[in-house]
Amino acid sequence: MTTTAGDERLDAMFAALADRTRRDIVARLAGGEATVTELAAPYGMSVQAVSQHLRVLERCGLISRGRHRQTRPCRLEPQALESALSWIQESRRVWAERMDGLEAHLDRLREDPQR
Amino acid sequence: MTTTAGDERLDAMFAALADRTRRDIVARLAGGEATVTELAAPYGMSVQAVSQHLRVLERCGLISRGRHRQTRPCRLEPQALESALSWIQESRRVWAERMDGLEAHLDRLREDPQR
DNA sequence: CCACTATTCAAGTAGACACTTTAGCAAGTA
DNA sequence: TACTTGCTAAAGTGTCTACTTGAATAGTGG
Repeated sequence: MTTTAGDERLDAMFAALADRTRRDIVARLAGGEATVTELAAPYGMSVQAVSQHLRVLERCGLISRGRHRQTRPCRLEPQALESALSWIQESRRVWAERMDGLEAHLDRLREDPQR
Repeated sequence: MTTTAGDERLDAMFAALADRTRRDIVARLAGGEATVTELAAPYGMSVQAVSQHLRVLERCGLISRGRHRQTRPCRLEPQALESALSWIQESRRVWAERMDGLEAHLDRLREDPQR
């Protein structure tokens, strides 16, 4: 099996979401734009650390950043979440489909025990 | 902000999904149960490595394992995916809600430029 | 019993990651 | 001009992670 671009994208996406500070930042950005300093305020860590978290989020496409005066406002790019979402939904779909098949098979057995 | 149990659960879940081998294993298990050896076959890595991946998946509740002869068959527990799914959907919901609010606001501006 | 198969345990290693501190740069303010 | 603010770059540190190899455990079949 070869590595596809989608694999790397999902690697980065899920890895980004695996950190609670980054998830919290994403959740807050869902409510509106914010600057690095604003985002850093609630956490007991340096602004630089938050800046690094933002770089991770930007690298996987979850946020984008503009320029306004001396600030770099961050905004959420929610369509980036779709890749993660659809991976999960696809796995669920395959599983559900198989379960339907099994159930149908059991139903058939119930109605016609010969087979 | 304090650490909640949900945080740790999501940490583990997203971290588990951040590895393509583990995602591939999950996808394959969606199609049906499999043993460690069967799961390890396609990858260019030791069976022990795959066994460790399975331990990660088991720890975050994504798979469970039984016993059958000398094998430990793995099966997917798809309801574990719900926590990740609903976190993503919630972020999307908040964002969409805000966009609706903004749009309604702009509509109001368009109709009544005084405000 | 022995040999074989399936799996896990344990220890080691190279690299990634989440921070830190120090330093530097760009833009606004006095 | 100098000072401050907002942010990033770079380097260091402790911890985690994805593997490896070698050894141990446990069930199966001759």
